[in-house]
Amino acid sequence: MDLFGEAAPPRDIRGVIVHPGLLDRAAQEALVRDVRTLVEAAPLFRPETRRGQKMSVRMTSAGSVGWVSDRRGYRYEPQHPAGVPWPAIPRSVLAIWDEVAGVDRQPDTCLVNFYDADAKMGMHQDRDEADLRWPVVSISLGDEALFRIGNEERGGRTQSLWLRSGDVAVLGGEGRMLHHGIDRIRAGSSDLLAGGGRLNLTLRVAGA
DNA sequence: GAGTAACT
DNA sequence: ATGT
Repeated sequence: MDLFGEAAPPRDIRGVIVHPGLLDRAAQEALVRDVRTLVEAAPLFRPETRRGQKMSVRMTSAGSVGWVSDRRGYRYEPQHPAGVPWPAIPRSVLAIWDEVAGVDRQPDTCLVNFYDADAKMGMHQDRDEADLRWPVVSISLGDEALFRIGNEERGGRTQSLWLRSGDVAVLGGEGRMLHHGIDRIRAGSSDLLAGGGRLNLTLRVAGA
C-alpha cells in the first residue's frame, strides 16, 4: 500500500508547507477507523472560550496531554474533561508525523477537531506549547475546508486555500507562529465520513 | 473574497 | 478573543 504517494508537489504558503493528497483513500479510511476508536474512549466535547462562549468545533485529544479551553483559559491537560486519561496517539497518525515533520522527536499530543457544516475556527496562533520551535502537523479528513493563513501579528494580509481530504499541512520554521483559522466547510464535498463534516488531526509537541 | 471594527 |  502506497501510504505516502504524493499527488502533487508540496506548496509553500508563507512558510506553511501543504502536501496535497499525501494520504490516499485507503490511508484516509484507516485513519478514520482509528479516530472512531479514539473517540469512543475520549468522547468529543464542545469547549468554551475564557468568556464562556461555546466554540463551534467539537474536539478531543490523544497522547500524554490534550488541549482544552474553558473559563480558566487554554492549556494542555493530562486528562479528558470527563476525568479519563487521553488514549494513545494511533500509530497510523504518528507515521504521518514521521513522514513530514522533519524532526527527531515524536509529538506528545494529537488534537482531534470535528467540524460540522457550520463550524468555523477564528484566526489564532498555536502558542500553548512549552517550546514553540517544534513544528505542528495538521491532517485533513472529510469535507473540504477554507483555510486562512495570516501573519505573526494579528491583522494584515492573509491568503486562503481549500484543504481537501488527505492533505497534510506542516506549520514549522517561518510558518510556525502564523495566525490561521478555518472560515468555511464545504458540506458534502467528501464521502469519507458517513455523516459528513471534517476531521482535523493536529499533532504537536506540547511539553518541554 | 478579504480586512476592519464593534460588540458580547 | 480558537467568540459573533
